[in-house]
Amino acid sequence: MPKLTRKGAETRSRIVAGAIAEIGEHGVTGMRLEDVVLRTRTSKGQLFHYFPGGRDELLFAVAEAEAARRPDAGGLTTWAAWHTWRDRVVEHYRDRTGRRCVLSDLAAQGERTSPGAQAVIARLIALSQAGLTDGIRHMQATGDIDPGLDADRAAAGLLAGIQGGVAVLTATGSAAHLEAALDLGLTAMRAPAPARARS
Amino acid sequence: MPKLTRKGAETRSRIVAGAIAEIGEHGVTGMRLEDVVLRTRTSKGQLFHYFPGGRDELLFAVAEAEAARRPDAGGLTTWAAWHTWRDRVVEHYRDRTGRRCVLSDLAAQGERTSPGAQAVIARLIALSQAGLTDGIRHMQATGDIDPGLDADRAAAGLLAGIQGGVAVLTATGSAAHLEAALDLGLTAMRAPAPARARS
DNA sequence: GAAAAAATAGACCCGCCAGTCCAGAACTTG
DNA sequence: CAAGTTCTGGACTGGCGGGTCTATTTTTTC
Repeated sequence: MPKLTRKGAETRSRIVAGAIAEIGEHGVTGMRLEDVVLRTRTSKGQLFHYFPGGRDELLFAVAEAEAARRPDAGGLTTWAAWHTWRDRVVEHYRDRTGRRCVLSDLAAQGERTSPGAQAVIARLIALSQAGLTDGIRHMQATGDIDPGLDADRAAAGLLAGIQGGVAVLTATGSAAHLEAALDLGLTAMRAPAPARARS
Repeated sequence: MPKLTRKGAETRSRIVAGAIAEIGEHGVTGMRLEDVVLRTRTSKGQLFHYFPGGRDELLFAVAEAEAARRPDAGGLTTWAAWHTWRDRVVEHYRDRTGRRCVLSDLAAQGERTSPGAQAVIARLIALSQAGLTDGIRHMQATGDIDPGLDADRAAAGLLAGIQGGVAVLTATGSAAHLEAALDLGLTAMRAPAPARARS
């Protein structure tokens, strides 16, 4: 792995940005390296210079960059914060022709990806989820949420809802499912007793 | 479109079954027509004979067949029914090396697919959702669920959770998110007031 | 300012796989 | 059984796009 000069680093991030844009327009499957190269006025040589692992490595870089850009799930310490967060998530994906959740796409891609890829995906999921879990725990400490609720589990359910909602959104163009999932999750969090089902 | 003889119809459905199996093992993206042909001891000629639209047409046939096979969401008129349904959904996807949700995959595929494909996907979603909505309405009539809850919305949220949960499951192998999403949804349905957020 | 390292360029290769084509076998029908 | 229709087989193609290779230019470093 060669050292990166300032110029190199800039080119590298330009490529990532271009890839994000391409994915936004054509989806993960539809993204072609050639187009990324064209759009960023770089070359195949550069792309493979900065991402020796090729397509997959670029994809992971994209996923990481996107995860960082996702509406911040920090400071979810009041119901008001949760609701503005909800609105921002919806807004983040809706209306944007071309804003897509790379994580969703990657996840749905399934096992096609290499074994190491699964680890990366799992890490991204955990990352996205951590902020939610923290928020729930905090609200439990302040008594706003029933302490009987399993914070990790609730956060996981919320995340699943987002993933599915975004998938439906990209497939059909309607954000209704995303909103519904979010609201359903928030309603559950407000409920007094989790009423643990079984298993 | 030529007429189908009994033999022809049988071959056709054999191909669909083979495609489902292949998708189960390798995902939608990983399914190759060649493998389907090999597995079903048919030939490219037959495949394109029965599915002139090629890959896409086959995929839609698969999605329709799978939708019919999904755990029946009928008769969800008691909490007990809901919970066994929950368990069956989880069981349906977990542990099965190779049971995958074609709908999830297709949905996540996004706009790559043709415009007509979106209509098919939307229809499949509505189909999967209808049983849930009916169940909720019924429970509202019997007073088991707060009538203030928007049945359609709740069903949509539930479905989104399933989609996302299955996506995470196929990506990481863990059914935790699927279970969590389902439980979160059921908890919300049990809650007294929907506490309609806004927007 | 010379050697080393990194950045850039783009032509080329090659495997993959959806889709084509045509020849022939097996039904169906009158 | 003969003509028409449907079914079957599998070789072949076409292009798409990921990945390789090497040559040239620019930047760093001493």
